[in-house]
Amino acid sequence: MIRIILVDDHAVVRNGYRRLLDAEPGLQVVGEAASADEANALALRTVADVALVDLSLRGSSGIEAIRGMLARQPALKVLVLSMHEGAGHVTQALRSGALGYLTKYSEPAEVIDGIRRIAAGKRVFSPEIAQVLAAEAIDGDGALAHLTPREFEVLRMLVHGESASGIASSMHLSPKTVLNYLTLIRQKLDADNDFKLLHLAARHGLVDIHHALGA
Amino acid sequence: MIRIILVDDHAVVRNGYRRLLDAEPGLQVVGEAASADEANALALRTVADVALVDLSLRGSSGIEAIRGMLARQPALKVLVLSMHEGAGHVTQALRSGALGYLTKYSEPAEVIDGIRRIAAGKRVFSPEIAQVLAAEAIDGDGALAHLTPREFEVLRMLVHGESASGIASSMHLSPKTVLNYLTLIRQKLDADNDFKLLHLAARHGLVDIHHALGA
DNA sequence: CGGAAGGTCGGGAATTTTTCCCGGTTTGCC
DNA sequence: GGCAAACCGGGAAAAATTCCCGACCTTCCG
Repeated sequence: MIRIILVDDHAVVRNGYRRLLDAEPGLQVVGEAASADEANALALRTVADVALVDLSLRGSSGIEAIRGMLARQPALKVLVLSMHEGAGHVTQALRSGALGYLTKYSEPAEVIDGIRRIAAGKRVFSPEIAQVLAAEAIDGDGALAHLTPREFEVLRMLVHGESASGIASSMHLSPKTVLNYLTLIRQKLDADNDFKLLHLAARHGLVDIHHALGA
Repeated sequence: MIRIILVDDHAVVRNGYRRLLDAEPGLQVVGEAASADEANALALRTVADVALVDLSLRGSSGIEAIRGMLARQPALKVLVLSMHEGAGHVTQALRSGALGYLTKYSEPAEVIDGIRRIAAGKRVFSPEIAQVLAAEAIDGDGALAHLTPREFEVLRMLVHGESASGIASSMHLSPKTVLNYLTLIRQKLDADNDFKLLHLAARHGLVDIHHALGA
């Protein structure tokens, strides 16, 4: 029996997965979380084999959820299920310990199959993601590649319009620390103004520019 | 019996809704579509009471799907279920004929309730969306409207990537004056950071976003 | 015509933000 | 263990922004 934790901030989506997975023999959902904090708390009291994680959680990022859960349950196998195909998201997720990455365009059967493979210790990727990874490999190190996970997370929230203090409280950090990260990020990305920052973030799929700014 | 059409490009999400709704007495999913084209074709051959539409479809927009379906089935009641809370999305959807707008943060029970209310001809909105609508109503003709010509021009150049000193020399002004204008602009637009500025400018068609970011 | 209202332009000082530098802790890896 | 790198935040210097001010000009209207 493969025990599964769902991490997604959309109640309806969690509900859908629970019904889908519980109906499958050998799979069982043992917990749900809607935020990184909830995921961390859940990982303390509920042991599972596989975590199905959506990257774009409401307050914070799924990256944080992954890191937190793995810190508490190192044996947990993480399968990311995200709408975002941007290279930045994928590499950050893998670097944070995720074993696989599917998009939400995947068919239910693919997801179920993916969970079984992940539980068996294998890696699983959507075709689109494989594309992205290949491009990344050819491209070399994108500008965002040598940001640390924390820096990446701060940047992600920033370009989504969060204020520094908002990021701080959301990540349980001192505002001062966030500001220091921001300085580092601007240096690493060689961005003298915020527009350039946004441009870089958009290029690497950190934010969908049309969706974020378009009418 | 309320007959429902699902329009969402995520197979897993559609699957989740189908399971959720079919399990509910009095509700029945009679069709699914993953794109605006599919939705239009579906509306030709399948009569339904309510359409549950996700705005961000892969190829085209859910707005298109709404218009197309309503053209073919004017009696169809459209309930938008989107991740996006942006004012632009909401007003566009309503203007296109949607009767209600829920976010994907809604609980399954809210969605089911919403469908029943929509089918009864009522309007349904998430609390977040109500907020957005209220803000929109108060905002009136749009924030950019009461910028002075000079302020407007400064903003336009700024979002095109110009630096403050660049704007100054280009407009034959003291850099100091430009900085003063920027302060005024940020106040008038209630933008505490540059991302919000860019967001507003883009929304009002002030700038081609790709060119603005130096692509 | 006079005068109020609003836009334009910039200086100087206060204020805030950003940067730079520091040290301590933790983590992963030879 | 020792090393490198990430993580976290304090403090002070440096830079940017805001706030407040006055001057000039045009427009509108009683």
